Amino acid sequence: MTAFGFQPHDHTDCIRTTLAQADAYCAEHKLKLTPIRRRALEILLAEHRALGAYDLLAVLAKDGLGTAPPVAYRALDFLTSAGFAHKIEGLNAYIACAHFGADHSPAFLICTSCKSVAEAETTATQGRLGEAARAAGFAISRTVVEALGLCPQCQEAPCA
Amino acid sequence: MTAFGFQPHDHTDCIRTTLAQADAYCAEHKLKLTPIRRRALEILLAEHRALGAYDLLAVLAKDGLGTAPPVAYRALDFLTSAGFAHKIEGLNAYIACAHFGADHSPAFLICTSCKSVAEAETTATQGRLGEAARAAGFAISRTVVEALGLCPQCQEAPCA
DNA sequence: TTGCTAAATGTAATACTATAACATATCAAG
DNA sequence: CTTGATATGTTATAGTATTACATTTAGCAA
Ligand SMILES: [Zn+2]
Ligand SMILES: [Zn+2]
Ligand SMILES: [Zn+2]
Ligand SMILES: [Zn+2]
Repeated sequence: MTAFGFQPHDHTDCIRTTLAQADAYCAEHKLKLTPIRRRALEILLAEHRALGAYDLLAVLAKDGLGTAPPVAYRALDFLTSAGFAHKIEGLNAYIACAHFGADHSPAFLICTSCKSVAEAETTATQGRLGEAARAAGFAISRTVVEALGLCPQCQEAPCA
Repeated sequence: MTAFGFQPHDHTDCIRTTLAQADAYCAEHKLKLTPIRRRALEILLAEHRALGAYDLLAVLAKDGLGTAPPVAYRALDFLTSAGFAHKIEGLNAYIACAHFGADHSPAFLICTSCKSVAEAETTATQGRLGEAARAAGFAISRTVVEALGLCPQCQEAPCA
């Protein structure tokens, strides 16, 4: 339930260890973390912020890894299917997963001022949504839980 | 916390009373429920299902109320601002509010089989998301809470 | 090795969602 | 009536995502 991302941390390490975990996970599950996919994950990991598909594509293009939209969307499909990234529905944007490997129902805290995004872990069947679903006899398969607001830094900042 | 919408009910009445409530609310708050806006609300109310902006526009166009995208988006802006409708972020679609008048943080149960949508009331500061936000020092202004899954009917149906 | 198959990539075209910009019309004060 | 604010009409464009099909690559069996 910790919402990483608003606290400063060793981000270079953050990227490297996550990529290593992704390599290991793919080896174990017979998934192929191809150059395009790996680079896409690396790009997303470079910030605790959501990137649009076309933002991602622009970086991939600079690296000579492809220029047409499907290049980005295919990489994002792979990363989200594998659980390495999530889509932020409220922003039409994508972010690397901060709780790697766990089969989880992510919840996001999105700062509307500085655009940083923190991911908190929840479980689909807990909380208000789970209650409502049980009461209605609804079987949840996936949840979208996002909060828009101000992160701690931006609450203090006069205007920045 | 009841998730209306999966149960059968007198829908003609459902539409009529909600429109009357909207009329009253607008009169009281000096908002103008113009013909386009009122018809847009009526169209959304006609189903417990989310409609895309262009779906709405198609119906408005048939009624001679406008053909260009801004017509639909302006009506939707008004309806969502007034609290008469909500956007379902996960579907890029819009639905009439089922808990009229209340200043609430809606949560949606979306059936991926029959496309019906039920709205449950929650409050932004309760539940898992609220906990996570408090722990992170995050100030919530708006929440997006959506569950994808199967409604009671579609769980039973063999394949339909 | 060769040939087969499935997965991944390259590329063009198109569909879907949403907003910007500006002209015109309507309406409620003053 | 004049004026300013709100609402509408209309064109163009921006932003997001998928379809379709050709080509290449990787994995595997004969
Ligand atoms: Zn995650
Ligand atoms: Zn911030
Ligand atoms: Zn109804
Ligand atoms: Zn259903």
